[in-house]
Amino acid sequence: MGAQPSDTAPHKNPTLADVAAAAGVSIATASKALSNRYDVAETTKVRVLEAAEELSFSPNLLARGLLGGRTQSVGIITSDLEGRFSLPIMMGAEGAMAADRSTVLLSNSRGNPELELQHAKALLSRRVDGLLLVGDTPEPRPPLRLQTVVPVVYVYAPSQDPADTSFVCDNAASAKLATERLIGAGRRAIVHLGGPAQSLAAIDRAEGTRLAAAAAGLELIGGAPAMGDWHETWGWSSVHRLLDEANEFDALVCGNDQIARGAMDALEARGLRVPGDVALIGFDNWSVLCADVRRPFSSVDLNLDGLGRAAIQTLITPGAPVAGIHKLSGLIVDRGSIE
Amino acid sequence: MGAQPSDTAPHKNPTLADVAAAAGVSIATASKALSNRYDVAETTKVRVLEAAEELSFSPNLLARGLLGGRTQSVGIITSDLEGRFSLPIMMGAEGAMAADRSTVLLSNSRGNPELELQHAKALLSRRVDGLLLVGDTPEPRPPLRLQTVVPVVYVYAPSQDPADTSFVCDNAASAKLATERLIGAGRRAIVHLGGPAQSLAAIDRAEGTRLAAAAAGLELIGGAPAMGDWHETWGWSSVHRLLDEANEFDALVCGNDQIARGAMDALEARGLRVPGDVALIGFDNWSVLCADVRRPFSSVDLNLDGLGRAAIQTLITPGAPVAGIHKLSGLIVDRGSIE
DNA sequence: CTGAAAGCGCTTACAG
DNA sequence: CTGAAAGCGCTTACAG
Repeated sequence: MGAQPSDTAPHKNPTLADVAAAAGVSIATASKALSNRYDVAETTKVRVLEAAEELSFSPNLLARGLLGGRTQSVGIITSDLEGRFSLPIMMGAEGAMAADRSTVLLSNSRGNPELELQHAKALLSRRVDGLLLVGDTPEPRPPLRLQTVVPVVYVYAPSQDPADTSFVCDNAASAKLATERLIGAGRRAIVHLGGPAQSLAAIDRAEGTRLAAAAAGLELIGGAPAMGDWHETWGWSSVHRLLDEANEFDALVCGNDQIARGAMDALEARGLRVPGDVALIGFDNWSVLCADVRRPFSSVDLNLDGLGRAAIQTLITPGAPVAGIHKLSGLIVDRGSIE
Repeated sequence: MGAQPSDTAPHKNPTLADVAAAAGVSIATASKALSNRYDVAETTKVRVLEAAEELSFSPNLLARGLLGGRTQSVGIITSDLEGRFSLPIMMGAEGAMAADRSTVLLSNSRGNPELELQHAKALLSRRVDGLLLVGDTPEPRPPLRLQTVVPVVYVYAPSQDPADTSFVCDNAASAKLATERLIGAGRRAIVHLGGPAQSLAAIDRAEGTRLAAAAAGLELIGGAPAMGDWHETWGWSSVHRLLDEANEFDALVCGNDQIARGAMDALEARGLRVPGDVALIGFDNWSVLCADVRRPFSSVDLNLDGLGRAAIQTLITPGAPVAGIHKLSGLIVDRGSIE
């Protein structure tokens, strides 16, 4: 009795003081033994470690964070309800963080700038070391209207302010890559079935296709990319139209996998073989459409996971992030629909 | 000079002391004015509020959390890489949290129990008020091997320990609902195209279908649910087989939307109309398969968002959560493929 | 190698 | 209505 370790109250986390008492050392020494960054006698260190283990000691990171240093956490605000694009980005980011023993604080702004601002403030109140703003379209967005002492990085949707740091997909370069691949496989009569003419992603992908064709001295069938919408039906009806109008074509670059899927179905319905008669490539590499299906097809993977990782790297690396828009190119996942 | 508000260092968050100094009051009074929970003179309150606004004061929640109360945050550990099921659950959870001015700390265990444990400890070190463990299959899982002072709730994959609290989808009840709907629409010759015979989700969905049919005095075509896998090809080939073997059927209950999609395609290929000749319903309500397509079809929505909300409610409600497995039923989203 | 003390930024009894 | 003081759980110079 007397100098005994105090009985910890039933539902309370043990503190460093409890560990120190159990090990018969001062709090300072216990702290040093645990941190492994100061000279502590080996036997003392062992005693402290055992005591900590015994008590299931879990250091209070709030206290540590309060000491002024970094909290080893970043806040991610996603604007995407569907998660179609943001999920892989988030997972990449989380993976990069976890490898660093850091944590992600997640919020969903639901595309609402007011809510985004509110969440940003809340995350900053928790003293995150940085903020990742994940958009759901490639259109540049207004910057966060908030002074922050920690860095902010925009992902997928870049900030309109060139002084900010943004990471985005290079849709044009990726489409070029896909088209070059088709041309490399001997295709000459290429059609681009694009998304909506107002969508920047659709425009960039169409332009990338056109540029790659032009570089090979080719003009797209129809004279220009055919812009429509993002749905299967557009791919389906476009192929029927092309065939009905007796267009000759041997390759289809589709603006996304849904269009590609519609096109695949139409080609099958008309008795054409892929890639025998027509080569085809989609965009987004969404497995439910291009991999996990009756007739898999090749697709451009935008490497969203890598985008998230890259953004986090930049965010948690000490020093101000490099300003400007960083574009990351995708890569082709081949499933035999090209050649 | 002298009693002037100190010039805040360039890259540092203002503290309550800064606000108090700017407003010419003590820290205690500034705190009370901001918290709005104590008697403070109206004019004083206004001065403090203005000072806080002026300095863009953002209270340090780490400090507040350190005072021993709750941190207004929960940790979510998801085991699902794909996010197919966990994303809607997470979004539901996040929504329920945000409405409460709380924050989500997110980790991904990638289905690895060791990593899960590690992440749980890390989150607990950040003193979250509770832990949500989101699985990716309905199979019961071993409980987290960790003593926690805060509540733990399992979602989607229940804990094997009945003393734990779990929230899961009621696959059987949902399949019953779907089948009853078909029967209500006058269908009598029902086929169930199920997932893998080893999958609990597939088994429950099949059993729910069988029970609903039996309750109406019907036996499933083929005598029992047909179990296969989760892919389109299985739906596609099953329908061809049924027709080749001259089975008579007027309704298809599919174990998921991919099977349903394959079945839809086969029915079309064989010249049958939906729902004219055959009614069809899928499972999961995955819009890329059942809504956003050439021929939309009805599907069971498992209300994963609601599952996430319910779990969070339980988690953040003071008092120990009710032990046991709470089952939530889905609902039918009709797109005209039933009648 | 060890420990007493100050301090991170707040909140909350407790006096006045 | 206001403020001085203690304290939440840690870390880090600073003495010894």
